[in-house]
Amino acid sequence: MVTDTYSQVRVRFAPSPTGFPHVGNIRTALFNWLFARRYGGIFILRIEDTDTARSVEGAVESIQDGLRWLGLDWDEGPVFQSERLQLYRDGAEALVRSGRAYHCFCSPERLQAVREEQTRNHLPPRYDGHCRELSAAEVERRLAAGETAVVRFKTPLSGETGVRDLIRGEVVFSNANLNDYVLMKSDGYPTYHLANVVDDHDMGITHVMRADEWISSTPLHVMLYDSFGWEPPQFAHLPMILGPDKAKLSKRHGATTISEYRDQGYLPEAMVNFLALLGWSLDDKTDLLSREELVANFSLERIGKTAAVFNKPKLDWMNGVYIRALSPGEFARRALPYLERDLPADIGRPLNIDYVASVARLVQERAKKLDELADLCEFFFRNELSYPCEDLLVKGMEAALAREILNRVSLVVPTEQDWSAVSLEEAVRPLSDDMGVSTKQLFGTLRVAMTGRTAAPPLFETMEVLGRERCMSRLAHAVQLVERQHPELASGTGT
RNA sequence: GCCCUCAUCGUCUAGAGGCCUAGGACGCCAGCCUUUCAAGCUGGAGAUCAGGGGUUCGAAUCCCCUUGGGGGCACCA
Repeated sequence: MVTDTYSQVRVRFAPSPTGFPHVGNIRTALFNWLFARRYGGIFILRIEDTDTARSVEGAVESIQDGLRWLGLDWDEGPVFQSERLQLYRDGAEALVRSGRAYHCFCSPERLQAVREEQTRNHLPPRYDGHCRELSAAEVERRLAAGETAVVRFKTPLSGETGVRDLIRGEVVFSNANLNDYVLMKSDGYPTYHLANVVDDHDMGITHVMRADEWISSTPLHVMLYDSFGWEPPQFAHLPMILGPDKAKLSKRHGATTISEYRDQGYLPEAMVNFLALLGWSLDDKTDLLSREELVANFSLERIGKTAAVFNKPKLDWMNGVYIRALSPGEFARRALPYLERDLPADIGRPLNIDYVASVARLVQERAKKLDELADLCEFFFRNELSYPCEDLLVKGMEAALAREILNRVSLVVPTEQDWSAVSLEEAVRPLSDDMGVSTKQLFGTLRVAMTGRTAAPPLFETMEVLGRERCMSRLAHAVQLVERQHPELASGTGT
């Protein structure tokens, strides 16, 4: 049984609170979560807040909100690295003691100058090893004198470091191309590399699943595990998610922050399904998978290697599929907050949930996103409709005919007690033959009078929901509109 | 500039030597349904598998080169 090979699975999602999570981050979280759930493992949330300068207010909350929204529950955490500083300091110290790391006193200015020189000479920008061989005595003296220092990893000058990646296979880096990376910053905080490795080991992480952009720093991590004498976890570098221009996802691609998708009315289950398919696939024909099916089938073997462009039209389609699959009651429940938010302010609040439910039924299969709802059904909530008179004149009909249609309809329409879509249709449809008018024209004119638009939900069901009183007043209003626009009708030719 | 990496329809992808005259999905186009819009159904266009060399009886699938894309090269993660 597969479960046995992975019985100890412990994975983590480790974002840094330097901004709000975007779909790329969340996709990484999702894969980790799916992997944990698939093999009965533990999913941990760890906040990598070691950059005091770049940390953003509210970021931690928005990360948690995003995960909760999508139902990606974590078993441990959030663990904050800022609360574990001693652990990293001890680690750095141990490395210095064992000669795998050293103190560096170079000023930012000097480093800058070195880098510029290297760039000028078309050399890769790297630390030049200025402090690499300082004597222990000198280091001690300068430290005692209060000089600020960082701790750098003493990367071997020769040899190679191999990274075994579950998705990429073996990736080899030659040490000469690697840098003497900073492990501890002068402010006493660890860099990502140190904190990440120390924590992954300390927390017993078995699989590191992260975006592909990290692979080039993985040899350092491998060397760190080795220097500490620790067994490294398994690595799986996930293909990146790109914007439509095939560049790394960023703000300029528009909506990328996960909360924006919620605000626009994407369903979490659709989002999960869609994101899962960015870099992973089940087979050659399945693209609709429930959360349970995803969990049951997820596997590292079926993660691809190629970066994926975030393809919004497909997300929209998929969201529509999920919207239509909702029970009417559930749809109404989910639609309500969006209508409360998006309907014009002059429409009274709170909205009546029963009325919303009857309206929602009619627009459910017409929306791809919940934020389209207000526009789709605003006319259900208004008293006064406003639309151009010409819209009543379907297919170039005479104003007189439009007026006649409107008047005749108001005469045949059923009573309050009998007000239903079925009886409405029974009463109105015969008018088509009686008047020698096509149903297209008859219903078209009526539709505009009832909804103020040329495209709307089914006419009679709409009228049923609107109710007799509202329909009668809309008919009257439409007649008025025609007569006002066409004074020539005034001479009493009305029916 | 240096290092790593990827490469199948516009996009997401299936494909792990013969099942491929390359399959599915989105999008697009057409038709059907129909009182409009959707939804649904049916059909269609769309990839000489980046290009070039090999290996093999046989390659989208293996190897090499080229080209193109992406990522990385901070006291940021």
